[in-house]
Amino acid sequence: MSAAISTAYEPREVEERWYRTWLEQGVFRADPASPKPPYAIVIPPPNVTGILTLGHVLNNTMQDILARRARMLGREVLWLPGTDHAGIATQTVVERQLRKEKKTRHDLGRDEFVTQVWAWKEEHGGIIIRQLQRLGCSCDWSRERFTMDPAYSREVQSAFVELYRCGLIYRGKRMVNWCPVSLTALSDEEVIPTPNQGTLYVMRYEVVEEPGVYLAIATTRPETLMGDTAVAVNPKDPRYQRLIGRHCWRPFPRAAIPIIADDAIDPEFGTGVLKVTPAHDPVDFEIGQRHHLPTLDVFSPDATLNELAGPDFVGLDRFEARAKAVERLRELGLLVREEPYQNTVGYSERAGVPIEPRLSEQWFLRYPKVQECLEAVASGRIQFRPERWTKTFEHWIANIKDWCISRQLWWGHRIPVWYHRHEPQRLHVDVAPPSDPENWDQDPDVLDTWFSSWLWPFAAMDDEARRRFYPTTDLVTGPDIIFFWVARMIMAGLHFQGEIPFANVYFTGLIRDSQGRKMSKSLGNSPDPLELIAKYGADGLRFGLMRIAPHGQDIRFDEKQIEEGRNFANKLWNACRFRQMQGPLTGGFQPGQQLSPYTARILHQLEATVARVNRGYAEYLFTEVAQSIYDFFWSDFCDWYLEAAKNEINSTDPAIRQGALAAIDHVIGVVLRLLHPFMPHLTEELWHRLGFGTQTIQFATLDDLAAPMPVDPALVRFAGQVYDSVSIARNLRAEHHVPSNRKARMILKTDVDGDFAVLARLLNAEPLEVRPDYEGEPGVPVAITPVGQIFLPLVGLVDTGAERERLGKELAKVEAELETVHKKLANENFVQRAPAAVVAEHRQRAGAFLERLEQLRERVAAL
RNA sequence: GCACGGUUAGCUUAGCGGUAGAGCGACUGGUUUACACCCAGUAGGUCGGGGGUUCGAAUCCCUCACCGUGCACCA
Repeated sequence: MSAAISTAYEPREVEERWYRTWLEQGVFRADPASPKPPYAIVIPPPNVTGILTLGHVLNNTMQDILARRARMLGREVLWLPGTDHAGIATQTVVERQLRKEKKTRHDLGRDEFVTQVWAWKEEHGGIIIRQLQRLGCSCDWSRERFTMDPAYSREVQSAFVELYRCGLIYRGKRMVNWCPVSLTALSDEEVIPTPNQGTLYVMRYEVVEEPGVYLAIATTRPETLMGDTAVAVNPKDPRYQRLIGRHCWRPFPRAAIPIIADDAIDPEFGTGVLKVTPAHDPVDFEIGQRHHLPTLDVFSPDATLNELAGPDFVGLDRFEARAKAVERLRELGLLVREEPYQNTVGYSERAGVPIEPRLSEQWFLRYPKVQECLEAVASGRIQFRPERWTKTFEHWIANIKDWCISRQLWWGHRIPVWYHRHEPQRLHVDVAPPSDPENWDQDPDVLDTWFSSWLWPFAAMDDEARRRFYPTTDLVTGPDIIFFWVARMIMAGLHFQGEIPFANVYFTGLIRDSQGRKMSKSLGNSPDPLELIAKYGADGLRFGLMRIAPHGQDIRFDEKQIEEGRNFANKLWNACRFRQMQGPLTGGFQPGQQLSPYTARILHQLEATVARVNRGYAEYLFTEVAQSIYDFFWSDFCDWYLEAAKNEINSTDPAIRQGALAAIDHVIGVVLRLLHPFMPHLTEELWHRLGFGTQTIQFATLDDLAAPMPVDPALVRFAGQVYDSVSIARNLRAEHHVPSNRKARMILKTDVDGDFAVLARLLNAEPLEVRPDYEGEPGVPVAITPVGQIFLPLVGLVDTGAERERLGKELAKVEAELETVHKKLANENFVQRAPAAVVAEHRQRAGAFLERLEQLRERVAAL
């Protein structure tokens, strides 16, 4: 027998010890040479600047469950980990640090700045990797990748070159989303539309040809009026038709600008007149293109106004300029009115400020394999879970626009394009720099971080792994990056590998706080997972979270639920501790072993649980799996079976004792294996302590989970009747204030021929007299149960009135239930149309109710 | 405006066509030799409103309301 187990489970030491052991033994390593069928999953690489959030805990726990389950099912598992260089996020972190020293990245220069980011990454990056390890993640850390590793960078650059050569990547001057804080272009996906309470200003421009006649124009952005190069109306708008082709005065800088007609103008909105600022609004830009209007960019890259805005505005921030423009309009008598106005403004995802539409030269990608990508998901070759996300996905694909992939940052993959110094038309586009670098300038921009992430499922693998493990099996991620990442990975996989990158995508829910709000740094409502691990253990956190993470549904987080996970770990610990106190494992049932009804029942319930668990895994219903095991183990096994089995365990007959212990061993052995993916450390510890094996439980087979011997349904039924009777009679005791620990004399009147020692034990009845002919005595409380009438004779505590009342209440209840069933059976439609089995079940119930009713009436009469 | 989710006991939720179930919380009783991170018991629900289909609806259909998410519009 191994060392004694302490009374409360203390996870910390166990978890750290086992994780260390697993690493030492290399059990997470994927062997491409293995003959086992492969299973692969790539981690959604967290930002290298990141620290673990509950969201990470949720999706990495799910991945770990899938990986560990696959190992137990005999697959060669590759769970490939890594981190993402996270262009803007990481650059911002280091710039913030520089700001404390009153420096900007320009003070350092590009090379020095990038060196500093690398230094920062070496020192602080990858914290999240250690945190994932603390959570128990079984990644193959020997293959950890970073998206800026040299090998990975080469993949990114050759992807660019290849797409450029296919003609899918092009450079163009376009209206892009510009972040005035990060000073870079952003993709549409990085812009968050945010409701904004602003003001709609109505101003008026005087018509040049008709002094004294004014056009009223509504705008939310008066600070851009200096860039107006036209005013537009709808050609069908009768109010303004006669003015089309004339001009009006832009007040400052004062200039005559044409009044044009364009279908894009909605006559219903505002005054039906639009000021056209082609340099600062995408719609205006298009109008400008159509009408060949000049483009007047009055903003600097940081969204302060430039000299074109006029001397009064130069250098002002866009919001200061807005106030000043309004003031100026008012002075000039050109401001008609202001009204509060709610609109939606695009904010930069990273910097949190309104983006500025800006005309600039950028690199764009026309997505490859769009149709194939759509079909892969629509056909189910890639299966989304929950399936409803396919619709969201299809909608995005249908409206797909070219992807702006260049970023004006320093941290990232430099665009592999060189411009010839003397022949501006000549480009060198290649992974390798030109052989005469002195004649070339490399494009200063870097690629969007997602342009590297979209290659992750294959680019993170070496050739050998790729041959063996690509395409991968499952992907677990959040639906918030379905466009950023999932859709693009499918296209990249199809284009570069000719094969989908994964077969299943599981979209997790979002974790919210107890008030349903998103977790966010600013609200301070995101608990630190490491503190939760310290308090409840990694296994407790994992299990608690899994039990409340419904299928792709948002999760309301409450620490209580993690506490329950910890409690369950403790329950498992103590049940095993109890078993260990009974001596070493039995090694299974003896040939010809007689099963008690209770043992038959628990084996039967275990089988049902295994079936539920298998079904749950097949459908990725993690909550269902966790809940099934929880219910079975805590309720069926601990509360009922172990208590009932104590009679057998304490039996003087070694065969009886042996039988119960064999059943316990079987149940615990199965439960530990079923539970291992959820609670890896604890199950491993108990597996070894109890002596189920000397090898890690991670590779324990799942082939022998079935009941080791056939089970007689009659025994199962009898045990169920005893348990039901126990509940009813315990209630009787409680109602009569007999403390549960007090041994009480009880009388069982029954025709059933059976052993009632377990009934006596569970009722704490001592003695339990079995008297088939007992007729009761006036005032003796009684419970009508499936195995007979149970009397509770109370010395000196007989209150006939109270007992009559209690029985009366129960009588009423049973009568009501009987009536419901009778009504149904009296309905000819029901009897004829309902399935025969349902009708039969109702008849049976009616019979049972009737019998109980008669017994109750008899008891009332006897009072 | 369009689409997709959600609305079940005080809280978190399961059930998705045949007697509404769990955990937490509340209340009562318990030092029953595995566990107080526990055990036993009790109370608490017209399953968001309305309509329909069906012998039968929390469950299917329609409709409304509210909450959430995505997309579009946003002068």
